[in-house]
Amino acid sequence: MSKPITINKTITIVDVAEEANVSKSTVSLVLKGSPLIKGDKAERVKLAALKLGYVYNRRAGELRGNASNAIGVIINDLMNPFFAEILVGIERKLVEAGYVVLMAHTNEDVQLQQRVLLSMREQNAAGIMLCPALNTPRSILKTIQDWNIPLTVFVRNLGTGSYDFAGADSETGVFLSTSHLLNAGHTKVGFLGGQKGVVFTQRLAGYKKALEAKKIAFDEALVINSNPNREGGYQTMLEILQKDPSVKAAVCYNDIVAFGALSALGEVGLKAGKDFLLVGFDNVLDSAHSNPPLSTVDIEPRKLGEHAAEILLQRIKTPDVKRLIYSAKPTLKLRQT
Amino acid sequence: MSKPITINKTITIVDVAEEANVSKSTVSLVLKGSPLIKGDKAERVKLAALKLGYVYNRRAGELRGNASNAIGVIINDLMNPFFAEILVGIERKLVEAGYVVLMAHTNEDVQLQQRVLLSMREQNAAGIMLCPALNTPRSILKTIQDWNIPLTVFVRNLGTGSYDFAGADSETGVFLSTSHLLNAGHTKVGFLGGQKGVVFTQRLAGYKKALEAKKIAFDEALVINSNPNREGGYQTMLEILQKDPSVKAAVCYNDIVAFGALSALGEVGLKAGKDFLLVGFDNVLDSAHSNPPLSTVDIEPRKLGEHAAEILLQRIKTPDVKRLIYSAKPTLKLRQT
DNA sequence: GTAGATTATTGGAACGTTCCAATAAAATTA
DNA sequence: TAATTTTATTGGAACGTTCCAATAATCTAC
Repeated sequence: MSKPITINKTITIVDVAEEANVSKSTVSLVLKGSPLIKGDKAERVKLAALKLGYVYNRRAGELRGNASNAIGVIINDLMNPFFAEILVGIERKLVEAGYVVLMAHTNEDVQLQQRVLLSMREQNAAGIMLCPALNTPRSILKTIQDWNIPLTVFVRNLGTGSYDFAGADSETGVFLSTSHLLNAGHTKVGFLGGQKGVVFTQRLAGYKKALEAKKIAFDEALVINSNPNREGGYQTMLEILQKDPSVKAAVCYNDIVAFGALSALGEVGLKAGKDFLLVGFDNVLDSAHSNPPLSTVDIEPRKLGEHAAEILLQRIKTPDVKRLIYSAKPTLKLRQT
Repeated sequence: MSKPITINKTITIVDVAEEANVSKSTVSLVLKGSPLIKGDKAERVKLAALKLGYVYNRRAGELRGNASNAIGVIINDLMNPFFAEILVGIERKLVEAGYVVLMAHTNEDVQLQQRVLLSMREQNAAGIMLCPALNTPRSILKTIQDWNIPLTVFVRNLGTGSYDFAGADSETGVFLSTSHLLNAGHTKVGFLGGQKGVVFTQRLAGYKKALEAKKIAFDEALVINSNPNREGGYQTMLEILQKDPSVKAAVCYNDIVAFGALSALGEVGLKAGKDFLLVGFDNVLDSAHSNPPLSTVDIEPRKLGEHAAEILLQRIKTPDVKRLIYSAKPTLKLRQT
């Protein structure tokens, strides 16, 4: 009549040892898959563990000296599908390799970034993947390295340093897209969206380079800054249209900006691809299904994430290997805009 | 001339104790902010800790008996901005409360989900937030509860059970959107995208209910299944247009499907909002800036995530509180489609 | 059949914290 | 001042693992 009393004792390696009539050391060995303990006994131990419902206590193992299997991933803007795609790529590779992802979202807040970094250190992270928030001081990288935690920076390069990095050749990418528009006969090409930051600088450089190659003077008025999101794209397009109606082509800071620009075009009754040429950047999944499908510069975001993760894994495995870099080679993906 | 030799000894609580001339117990107390140790001595300890660069070893603390501060969050499809937005909401609340997020992406893979769940148990997660992958067996919930890990399920309700849940009243939501189209005079309203699943069932129910209220017979041919993404929306719109050109309005399974449908409309030269009425679901951030801006059912995804996180926190704090539920109240957000 | 080499198994210390019980110090009372 | 209560401080055990050194068992070779 009385309820079964469940003494909720966590069962440990020594309980298993008892059950299997071996020492705890033996159990540890077997559970780690050591070849030292062979067939017969090993089987017995595994069975006992199963029977008792043993679950490995990672904290204890780590305390004794084992490395952690958690990797910190710090991202700024998940609302941007570009980063979401990268995160998915990173996550996939990491769990595939037996790690677990400590994810943090900083929203470009340097303070917050600092806090989560500290917290990841406390968690004893086996590595950190960081996409630095805007205005992150370079010194942060040194700090992390002093902590002795393997680090991979992605997307946003933080000046020259000796840290591993995965990103894209933004300059060439925008050079490609701008040249494409120039070749189509446009002499006034806008540069829409984005703001100060390493990546912005690189993309603008590509834009200027393309202009230069065609001996067209750079016109400050054609580049319009904004937040790198839809709203920004929408506003900048409206602005350039009003500023100079003879502009009939533009490159965008990224696909999301381009989507916003597309909306603005639709609203004022212009047909993208016919009345106005537009090229994005990133080749986010959605860009194939926007309205109309967006021409863009493809840097394969998902693959970028996977490569970034691989770099970190490599670094963890062989800490002394020389600097690791992945730079996505941009290609032009022409669709309907 | 010789490099300074850095004996990389991790400095512990006892090192700090030594430096401050107190016992390790005292240090522990001070560092935890206990009121037991007052002004003078406490200050000395803090200083010593700072000077030596002490960093808390969470594993050790947890091993001794403290609760973990990691919470597992399991998501299926980060490529869907709806879930990305929810994740951001969850993450924010959780780190605000001093937790750290163990994120896993399952891609609707039940096997994988099982694996990450196990892994989170090993990590000794203080709680789990789960959006169950399609076809997740109900038994999984029981299992997690047997593990004694607080659990909050979100978005996808898994039948009746006694677990905490945060989601939206999908039925009412679609009832609202369908009724809106019906009231506008359309008698043939499509239901585009989505597939079998709890949420789908609920939304379809809302659709049928609205039909019924207007005494319009349900027509199987008007509901077209697809993956709940842009591609699916694109295809289903094309299909319904071709199947019955007299259909001039549709509700979509969600915003992403609606975006795809929008592209299809654009492609065949129909103007959404004029030639064809379309209503989405979720009110994803982007829906305000699609081309044209999408009318949709607003369930405030970000807030949903925050509420879900709050439920889990509540449950952790007071494990015996009765079942906690958050159900977002849907409202119609009319824009241009 | 025994010494020596090889292989399999195990006890115990250690990781860095927290918490309890015990002690030391200070404050209060008689 | 001694006895008592209250407050501050501390040593030591414990958490569950791993790894080393040590022991036990088995095998080889003579």
